[in-house]
Amino acid sequence: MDFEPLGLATDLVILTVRDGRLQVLLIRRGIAPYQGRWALPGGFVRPDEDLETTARRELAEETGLSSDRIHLEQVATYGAPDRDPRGRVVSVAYLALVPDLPAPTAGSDAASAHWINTTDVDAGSLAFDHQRILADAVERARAKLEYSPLATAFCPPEFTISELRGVYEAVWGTPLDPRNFHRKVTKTTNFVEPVGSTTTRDGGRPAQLFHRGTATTLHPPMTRG
Amino acid sequence: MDFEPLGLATDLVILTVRDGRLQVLLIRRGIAPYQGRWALPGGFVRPDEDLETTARRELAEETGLSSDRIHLEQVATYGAPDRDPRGRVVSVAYLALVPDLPAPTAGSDAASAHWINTTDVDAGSLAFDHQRILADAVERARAKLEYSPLATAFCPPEFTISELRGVYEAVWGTPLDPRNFHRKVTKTTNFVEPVGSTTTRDGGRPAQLFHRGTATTLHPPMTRG
DNA sequence: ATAATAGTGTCTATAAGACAATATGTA
DNA sequence: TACATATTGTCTTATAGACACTATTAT
Repeated sequence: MDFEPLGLATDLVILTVRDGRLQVLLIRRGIAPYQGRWALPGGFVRPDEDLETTARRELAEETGLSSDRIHLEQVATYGAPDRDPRGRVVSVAYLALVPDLPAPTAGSDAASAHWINTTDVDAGSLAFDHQRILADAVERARAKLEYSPLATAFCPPEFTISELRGVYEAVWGTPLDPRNFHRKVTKTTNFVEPVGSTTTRDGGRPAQLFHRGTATTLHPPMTRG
Repeated sequence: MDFEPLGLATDLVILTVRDGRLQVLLIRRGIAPYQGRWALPGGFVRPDEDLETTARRELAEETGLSSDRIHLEQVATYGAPDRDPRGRVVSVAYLALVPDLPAPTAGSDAASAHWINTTDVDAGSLAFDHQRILADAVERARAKLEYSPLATAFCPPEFTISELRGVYEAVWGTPLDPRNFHRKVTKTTNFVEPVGSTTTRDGGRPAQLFHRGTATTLHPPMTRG
């Protein structure tokens, strides 16, 4: 079969929660097109490479995170004929959720990589159609926090209920009642499991440490304020 | 830029509810590979054609439905290197929800097209990775019925609450209490609007006719039995 | 009248959201 | 001690689900 000339790429929306804010990893483009503009990390799919393999490779290159325990999911595919001035390039967007990294952007390409508050990304400031991709991915993350235990993907392996609440507040951009949140999380079956130890790293009374439970969907779901 | 040889296609999961069952439109393949096997309708994206444009074109070819009011949404993209024996073909899957058609498969290619109960599609009976695509699309439809008014996409422009309930029961594969369902639908804001007239086409006491309301998400959501 | 479906009312258990009160650490 | 955060409890309101009951047509 002969095919039309076409490029296939993946773009990554890598989200984390730092300083109580939802942040995204962006790259300052060094070359045209859109030179000097912020863009999502991404690259072309190699021959014989699966789409998710490409995404994981790029995630490792940008963040140094090569673990397959990092949450990565496909969001959507963008293929408007004129979305890339270099030619027809179709991009499969992936969403990655990573914990607050002790060594941020430890990867190779990382000289130009920065964590940016998602609320600070102005309309029209990103290259290509990346503004739209970012918006779709953030909305996906917001929705999944309701009915999946995905918020734990932003946390270290052991976390307190307060820290988990901080994730929800950052992603949803809304304050939550600490007391109702605590009761709800601990009553939702298999959302979190107590580790048995406590920490005072958040100040105040020592808080129990939890790790992620076995649930894949939350019953009942968490509700957005 | 030069690109690796690569094909870009869209595949369609066209769902309807007929005879109280969730059915999918499948094509009997006339040529290799997978000659004689059932497959999802689909085809290659033309140069300068947007992905959704391709999907709508194929939807019209297979069903005769060219209206842009037909619900069509992207599900996911499948790109395993060996998913097509003819070479590297990446497929963007779309989900279409259509009402029970008075003239089924009125399109051109339609000689080999048939509505099949989704529950009758046996493991391994579909070409390529279409079994997986179908499963993903059906799960998407099931999930969206909970928090969106999408069930109305399976109904004619004017429908009764019973008919709407039949959609939920067919897609979810579970019976629902007619009385609680009625109250819930009519109390959910802007889910449905009464037309003002009634029909006896379902037998028994005349039922009010409704059309779809303005809501895009349901508050509160419908709950799966 | 009888059958069939439409639609309303009522009751109970569960969950959401507001917020008081208590617990246990650090400065 | 004062302060900060954790955790439990209580109350009100809303919703889910079960199910009795009434309403309106066709035959």
